[in-house]
Amino acid sequence: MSESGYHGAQVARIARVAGVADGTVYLYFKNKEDILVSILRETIGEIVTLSTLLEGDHPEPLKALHKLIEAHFQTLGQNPALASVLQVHIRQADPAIRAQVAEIMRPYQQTVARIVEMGVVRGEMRSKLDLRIARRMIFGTIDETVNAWIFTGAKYDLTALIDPVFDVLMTGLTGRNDYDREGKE
Amino acid sequence: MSESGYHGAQVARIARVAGVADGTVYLYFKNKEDILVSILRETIGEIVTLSTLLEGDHPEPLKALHKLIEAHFQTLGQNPALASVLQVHIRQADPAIRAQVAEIMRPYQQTVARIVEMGVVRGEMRSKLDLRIARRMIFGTIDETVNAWIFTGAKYDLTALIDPVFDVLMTGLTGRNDYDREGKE
Amino acid sequence: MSESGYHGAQVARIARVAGVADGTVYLYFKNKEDILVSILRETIGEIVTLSTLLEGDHPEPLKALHKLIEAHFQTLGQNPALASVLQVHIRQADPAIRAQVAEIMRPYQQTVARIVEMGVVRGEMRSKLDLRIARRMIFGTIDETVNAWIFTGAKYDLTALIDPVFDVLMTGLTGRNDYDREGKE
Amino acid sequence: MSESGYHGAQVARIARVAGVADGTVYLYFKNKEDILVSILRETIGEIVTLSTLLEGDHPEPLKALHKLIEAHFQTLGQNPALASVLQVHIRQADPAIRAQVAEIMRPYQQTVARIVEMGVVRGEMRSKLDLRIARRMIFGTIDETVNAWIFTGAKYDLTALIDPVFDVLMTGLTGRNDYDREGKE
DNA sequence: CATGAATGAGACTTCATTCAT
DNA sequence: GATGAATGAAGTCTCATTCAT
Repeated sequence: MSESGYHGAQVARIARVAGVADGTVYLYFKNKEDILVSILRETIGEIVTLSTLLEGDHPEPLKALHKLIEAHFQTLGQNPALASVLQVHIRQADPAIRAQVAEIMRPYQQTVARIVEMGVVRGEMRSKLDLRIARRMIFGTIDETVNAWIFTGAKYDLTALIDPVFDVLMTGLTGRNDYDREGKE
Repeated sequence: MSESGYHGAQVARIARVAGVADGTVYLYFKNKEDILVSILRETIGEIVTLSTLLEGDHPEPLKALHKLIEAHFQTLGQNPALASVLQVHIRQADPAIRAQVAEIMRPYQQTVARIVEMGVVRGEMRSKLDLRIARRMIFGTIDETVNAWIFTGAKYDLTALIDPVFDVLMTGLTGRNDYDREGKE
Repeated sequence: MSESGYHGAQVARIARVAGVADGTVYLYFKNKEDILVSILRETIGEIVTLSTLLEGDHPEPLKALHKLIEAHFQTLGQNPALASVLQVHIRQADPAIRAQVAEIMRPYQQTVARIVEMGVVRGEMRSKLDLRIARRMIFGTIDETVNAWIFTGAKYDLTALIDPVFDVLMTGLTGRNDYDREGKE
Repeated sequence: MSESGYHGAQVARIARVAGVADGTVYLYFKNKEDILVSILRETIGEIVTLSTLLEGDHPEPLKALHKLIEAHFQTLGQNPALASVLQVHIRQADPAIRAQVAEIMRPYQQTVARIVEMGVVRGEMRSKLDLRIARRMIFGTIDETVNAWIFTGAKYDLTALIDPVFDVLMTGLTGRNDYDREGKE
């Protein structure tokens, strides 16, 4: 059920999109907060898992970053309704939800943090990099890219932006613009 | 009125913070959407104007970028309640608002676009830069930085992040990490 | 089924306690009202029958009153869940139920009425007794005693109150406080 | 507002009877529980206060009992809608309300307890009286009398039952049936 | 101009009831 | 006969908006 996506945050609309009656939603979720939070948790989990799978067991920071972007854009790119929920509806004022969002995002943020830390340790990223800022650049850029995609109607292929986004982030992180990713794939 | 800030998006609270009665708000604004949109417009206008003032009449792309970040963080940094409205409450599901947001953001986005275009033309930024992606990296990084600041309680000085954010963006845009901004100020 | 008691008036819980599925309940009862009304009817019937059995065929008004209290407190005292349904859930605002309750209570009220009338005729109760009021004192005192028992958690033995309640009622009805019940049992 | 009475426990009906819109109710009460509890508290307070006023400063237990019944029946007798709320709607299954009812009834129950204790101490009531049971007989009889009045449509004058109810209670409490109340008034 | 009490549409949620299996 | 997932009517409550003062 939660995969089918929603293009509205009202329970009635969620139920309608899912093709069930209003009350049916409450057989599977405790309340509205639970619905949104479940969707977020599931999607973030999927992105993190997928990025790890793609990455394999030879972790290279830049490759891992590329895989994360890939996983993120692929997961949301094939489901605009889901993306809409994550980008728009979950970011509402309800403090009860907002409090949980940070916690749910932690695996994602940890993945990002690990990438950056590893990159600095290995010397692949600039040593004077502020880790906090780096994390925010990565998530902010990815998030804003998805945002823009959603608000223009999700008309183009989001995965086409994987490489350009990776490129600009990599450059910001490494200070080099000559990373030859192609040779490694 | 709209400068006084809000830490909630309910009209009653807006009125209370502004020190007027609920009904009085409707003498100045058409409806709630109008309030939020006005705040956004005013704030964005302020940021753009301030960044232009700071920039002066000798436009240099990187300097302009720094001024934009400065203007953005200074404007929101001294008014967390206002920032909260922009980051949280304005991003609601109401499609009527969302439609206007893009238009209001245009001056800001144009400023960003001008900076990037100028930077590429002048050779200060990488020629293979995707302009669209660059714009999203800039706004996304700045926005996410403000977001994180708000959600951790706006406890630290946002303006302290001007230089680190500029640094990471500049590197991503130029491919160089040796920009000596200090020598010019 | 209806003997197994309930500590909630929701049909789902009734079904769970009875060990059947929700829908099964509707094979035996027309609707929820029917369930509650059936429980009431059965329980009242049981109390009246039991009090008659205890009383035997030599009806003496005071003894009959004692037997009624005995039957009432014994029936409910061993099944707090059932008592809870009768004292709490059946007294809901639904006028459709309320209308039936009076009718179902009639055998009980008739028993009470018969006791009082017989008592007056036989000269064992005060002649100036208002029959209506006497009936209400009897039922009201018994009912309130069960009520208090339920709302304090049904922690003590309800049947221990048979004699004290009988004592106070008998005194109110006879004007004498020297009825030596013990000698007759 | 809370004096106007209600003949239904739905907030919408309460609002309708009070002649206001649904939302208006919430300007004066926190929630539905608050409405019912407020009515109960106010009415119980009124009965207790009125009975004290009637009683004057020369407390005599039996006279005090008569005044309590008088206050109770007068208060409810002139407002059947209010009585209906107290007798029917407040006794619903909602445990949150039920928990508060006992506390709100305390002043009333304390008044009753004081009367009985004083009566026993003064020797006007039977020494072997079980105080707990006596309290329940008093409240139970009064309550059931009001109940019966409500469920038969509140068609007769409730205050006409003050003396008969007092008579039966007094007899039950004193063991005498010759109390000459008239000589004292 | 300003007020703020009142409004009422609409949101979330519960639960008695149904019906395909 | 039995099931229990699904239903959807109806209830409580919020809050943007109005208008008599």
